[in-house]
Amino acid sequence: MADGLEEERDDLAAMIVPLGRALMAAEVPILREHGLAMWAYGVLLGLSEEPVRTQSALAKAIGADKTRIIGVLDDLQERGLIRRTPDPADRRARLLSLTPEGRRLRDSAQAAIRRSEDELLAHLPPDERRAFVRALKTLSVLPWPDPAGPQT
Amino acid sequence: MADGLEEERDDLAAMIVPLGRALMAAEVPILREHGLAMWAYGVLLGLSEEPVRTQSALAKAIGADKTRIIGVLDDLQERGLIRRTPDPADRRARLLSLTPEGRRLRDSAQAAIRRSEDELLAHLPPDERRAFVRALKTLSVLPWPDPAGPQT
DNA sequence: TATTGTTATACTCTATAACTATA
DNA sequence: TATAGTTATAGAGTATAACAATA
Repeated sequence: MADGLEEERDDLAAMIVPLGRALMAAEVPILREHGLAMWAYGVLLGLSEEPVRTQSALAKAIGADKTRIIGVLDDLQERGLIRRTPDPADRRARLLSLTPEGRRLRDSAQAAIRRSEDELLAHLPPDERRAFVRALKTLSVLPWPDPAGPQT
Repeated sequence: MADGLEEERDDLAAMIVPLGRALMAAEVPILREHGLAMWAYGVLLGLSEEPVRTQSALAKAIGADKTRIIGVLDDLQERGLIRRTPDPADRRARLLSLTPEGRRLRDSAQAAIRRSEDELLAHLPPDERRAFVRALKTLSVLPWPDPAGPQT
């Protein structure tokens, strides 16, 4: 990459994937303390952004199959953390939204996770830490080719 | 983290895990051109470091179950990419090593993957790119708590 | 008794197919 | 005809159990 001598390193994926797994594994016990499983947390995060979404839109947004999250939604609704409102404009669809309790739980869980992440990031010098997070933000929003191929 | 105002961002895991998935997905077609599946490539990488390893040591090193890689090893051996030498010091164990062809294939596949990764990293300004890779190296080597809990 | 390599089995997760009701 | 939500089924991937050989 015309970058002069580059230090030797493992493949990017070989470093990032295990790191991601470890990060997820570290979230599990934190989420469990909040009574949340990973997908449930993902749903709460996915519902943070307005406007409200339908179930399939949410599924696509959080990278899940639409059938995958149904049980999760059932449970969250039963616990009063989300609402499923019939869409007056399309009687097939159900609009999802967080209840105040859902919002509180999401905030509380996310705060705990952030604290745990900060411990991890503390291993990096401050400027490197900022660059790392900035780079992550940039790379995570890149348009990746759809694994399933362009929609027919 | 005594860091002044920090910009808003998604959870680390929420950025890193999809990035890792995308990186892996990008590797698949490259590896297939080399006649390799993901685990096969992982095995070749895991055998890069001397001294030679036993099957269970390799499995642990690359984060696989020892039963998981047996079929992979069978195939790689049949194709002349690795050797399974009986350990003279322990007749239960089989020492693994790359053949010259295995080494060549690994190098060729890895070079192609690096080129693809460089395209990705080109989205980052040079100094940020260097900091990102350096941070990744640091974080990926941290001692994470064993998901299975400390060995009994 | 523990460990290496192996096979067969069970389990977990996810995607696919099929259905109803709407559009 | 196509889509939203749902259920039931099938598939992929992985781990667990059990075994023979050796330590």
